[in-house]
Amino acid sequence: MREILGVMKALADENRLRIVAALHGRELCLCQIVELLGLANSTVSRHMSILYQARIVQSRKDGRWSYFRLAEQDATPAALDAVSLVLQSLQQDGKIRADAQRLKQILRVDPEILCQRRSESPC
Amino acid sequence: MREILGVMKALADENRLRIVAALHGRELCLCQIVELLGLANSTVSRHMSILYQARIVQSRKDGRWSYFRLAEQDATPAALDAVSLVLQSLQQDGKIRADAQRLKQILRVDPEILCQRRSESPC
DNA sequence: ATATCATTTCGTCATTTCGCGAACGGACGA
DNA sequence: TCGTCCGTTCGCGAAATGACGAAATGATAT
Repeated sequence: MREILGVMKALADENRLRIVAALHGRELCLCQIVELLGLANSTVSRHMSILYQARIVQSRKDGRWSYFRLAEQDATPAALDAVSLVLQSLQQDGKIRADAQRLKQILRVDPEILCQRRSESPC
Repeated sequence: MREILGVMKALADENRLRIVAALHGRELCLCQIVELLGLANSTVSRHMSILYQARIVQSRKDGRWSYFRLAEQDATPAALDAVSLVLQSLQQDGKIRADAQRLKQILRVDPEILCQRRSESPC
């Protein structure tokens, strides 16, 4: 019960669904997700923690950066099924499509520069 | 987005998961669910409304009684998949097993008597 | 060693959600 | 018609959730 409930709660938030969709087939660092969603980095960090505790994402640290990706071998079956269901449902969603476009732009920028730019010019 | 988000939110509550599990392969009236969960009928009615709006359950009125069952032809694919995922995950859950046992007792009682008993003796 | 940078944690606030009882509405039966 | 009954809706208080900024943490570079 606790397991499936945690998974469902983790996926019962619009911003976390956007994060899951953005991580589909990709690995992103926190500042990239922050840039995509336009939320405070503390907020995004909290979202990632919730997704992590539900075994939906894995994290990896490289120096100062934390990279996140969808869990695969480490995920529970419930989490895997829920994620693929979500991904399928969001395939044609407008907001998710817009995120994908915007993500292309973000990925063109070196993360190093991306993070610094954030503190300089709060677009 | 709205659709899948509604489904996930509807299933991100322990009592609603218990309701979904109880409705597996069965049709129940509100007072039976009230008896099973031990919550106020207004609260259960609210839960059913949330599940209904997410297209997870269907409802049917027969006289004074409202009967609920898991949606099938009327459900969206996302809702169907989510429900089967939840049912599978809860198959071996202790609390759900206990509910199933208790439900057997409840189903032995005529609903007519069950509802009346509620107002007489608040166990 | 110190400064800087990306991330996490903490404290706080606004909003949402969940629970209940009371009031309301529709349906049955006397 | 009137009372009773099941269910829904409304209004409220308590608890959970999501957002932010500030402070703390951990790692890198000067």
